Amino acid sequence: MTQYEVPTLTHVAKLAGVSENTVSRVIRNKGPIADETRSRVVKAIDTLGYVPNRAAGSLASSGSLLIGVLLPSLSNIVFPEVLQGIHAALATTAYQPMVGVTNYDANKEQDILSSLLAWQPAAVITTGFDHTDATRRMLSNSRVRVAELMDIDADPIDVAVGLSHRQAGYATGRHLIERGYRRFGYVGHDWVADRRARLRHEGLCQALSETGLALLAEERFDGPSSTMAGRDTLATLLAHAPDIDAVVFSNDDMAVGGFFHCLAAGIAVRDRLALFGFNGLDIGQVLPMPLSTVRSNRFLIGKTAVEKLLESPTRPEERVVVDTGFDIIEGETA
Amino acid sequence: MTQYEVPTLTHVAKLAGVSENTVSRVIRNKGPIADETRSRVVKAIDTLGYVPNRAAGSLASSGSLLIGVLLPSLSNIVFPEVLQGIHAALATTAYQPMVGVTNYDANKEQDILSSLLAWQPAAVITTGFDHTDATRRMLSNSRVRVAELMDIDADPIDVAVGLSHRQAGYATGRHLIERGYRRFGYVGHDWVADRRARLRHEGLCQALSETGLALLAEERFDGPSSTMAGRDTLATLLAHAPDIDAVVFSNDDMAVGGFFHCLAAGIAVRDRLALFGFNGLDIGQVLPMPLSTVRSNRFLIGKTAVEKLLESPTRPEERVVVDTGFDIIEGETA
DNA sequence: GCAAAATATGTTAGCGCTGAGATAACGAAT
DNA sequence: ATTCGTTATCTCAGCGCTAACATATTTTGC
Repeated sequence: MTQYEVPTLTHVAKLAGVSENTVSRVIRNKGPIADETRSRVVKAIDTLGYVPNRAAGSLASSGSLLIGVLLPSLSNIVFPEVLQGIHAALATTAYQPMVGVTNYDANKEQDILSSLLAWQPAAVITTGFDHTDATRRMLSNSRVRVAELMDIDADPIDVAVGLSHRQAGYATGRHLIERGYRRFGYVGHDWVADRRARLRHEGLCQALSETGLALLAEERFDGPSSTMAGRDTLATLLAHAPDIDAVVFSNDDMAVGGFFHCLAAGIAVRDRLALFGFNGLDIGQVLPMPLSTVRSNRFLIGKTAVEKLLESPTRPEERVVVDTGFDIIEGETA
Repeated sequence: MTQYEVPTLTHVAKLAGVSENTVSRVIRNKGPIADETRSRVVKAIDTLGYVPNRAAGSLASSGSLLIGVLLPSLSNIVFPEVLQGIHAALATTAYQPMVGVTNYDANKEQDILSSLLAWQPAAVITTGFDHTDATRRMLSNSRVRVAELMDIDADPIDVAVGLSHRQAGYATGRHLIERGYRRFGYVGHDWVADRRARLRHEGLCQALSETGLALLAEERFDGPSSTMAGRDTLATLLAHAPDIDAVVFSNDDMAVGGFFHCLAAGIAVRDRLALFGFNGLDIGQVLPMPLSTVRSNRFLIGKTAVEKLLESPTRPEERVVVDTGFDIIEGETA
């Protein structure tokens, strides 16, 4: 081996004076190996600084230790948190995640998926149920395990892990009604791309209508959710409907923005206007008044998905739905 | 091909009536191909739903279209933002990122790096200069390109992209001095793991001492930075040193927490106590008073790193340092 | 009209590893 | 002594693809 050649199994085998296959078995802890042989091989590996070539391994064994992960975005803190859960669950395994970002675009998801599948991953983790037909077909045809995250309000391809956003919206409505609020407004963001926000909205409306109530005003920002959008959109909403007593936001980012608007405009939060979010982000809980919201266990969703997927290398007969639930965080803003 | 067999180059070649190599050349757009042949091959690919096996490709060509990315954490929004920049720059290429999270642990970084190198990535992007000797050796021995992000206050292995944190700290000090503040406090987080926060602190102290000033009080939270930590730690600082007129925080998360403390405690921000952060996060800019801080272009850092790395497949003779700079954001809190 | 160049395609030998089966060495059971 | 089972190791084909080279086939220049 010259100085600049990368060592391979062959080099290790030669140095240890055994066959390549024996080295391979030592590395993978497979089959019986005499202690003496093992230590000789391990020493050779160390000496050469050998790192196995996984491309070769994956080719030979037709299967890799990769998990494909498709996330809609990284700018919404929610998804990095899911990713953290995924990483945490993978940390004790030999699997590696391979992350793609779709920007909420089903066609881009399809493209990235096909690049991911080219690596023969053991499983694919994706978000929600909005896939193109081609995506669905690719996932069905390849025999990889598939987890669809965040949402459980539809039938999964294989495993779904998340919470019922409709129920979360409903619970929000009930909570506010029980607290005595009656004149409701809604501040949202562009939900063409965000099915889950729409589901929460539906659940909310259902809770209201069951009590003979309805949203008196509604304002949706035409773009992704952000604190700034929440601040400005609440201002617009109040300009149109100054007499509402509670505002439900599409999520915490928007709600925190709403809180800042109230602060700047001198509106007494809760007493004059209740604010309610969704997600239970840290930032909402450190406001001078902790935000009333719904906790969606993002880390748990990521972690659970990995655990479910690794339970079995093949798809079970029955589709699996794991409800990671949600909790109302009472806070002080509603 | 039976129904459940995954199609390979061979299947495509047979169906199109050409050699495997021709199919391969069509896929990779390499070498001359007659239009008629190309369309026949493309049609066969579509018909079969063929997806190339990258493990095989990477093995045969000894080089993959992968970029290894090592980030210290995902809970600090800063790193997802860097990752966004990386993704953005990769979006127009055939490269895929493969992300590992080190939890600010150099040994974990070393482990993950060796798993990453097993995939023969074209390049590795990592954070900062704190690596183990073994990590450094692996990176030097493998001929992959290496980018070290965020920081440019040391000598890189190959490329460094980031900003001078010492200068940023210095600029912070100068700015506050020019604004007339004289009685300085500092609120930080655990910087054993955060070399860059320490460098900013050094720069700040230097600016102060050049003007015959010094930090009158300093309080460091023993843990990672967070809004809550910032709020509580500022409270502690002020209990010890009630007479300071400006506080520099280790970053925006901490500073936003500090702002909330002032809000709750009725302290007049800026007039009674100036607040200054670092990073220029969105959350700081939507506070009722926009946070005075330093913008660190995270997205640009990620994007630039990828661009630099893809300029050439081999390491240039000269180490490259790219300064993505920083700007003072004046804000209203200092 | 013919050599040289340009274009289009085929042939072949691996890349580094793993799986299946073969082989060897040795003790225990018949 | 022979058979059997166990343990430890080896041999070898081949995963799906690409690089290098070989082989047509066409075009171009003179």
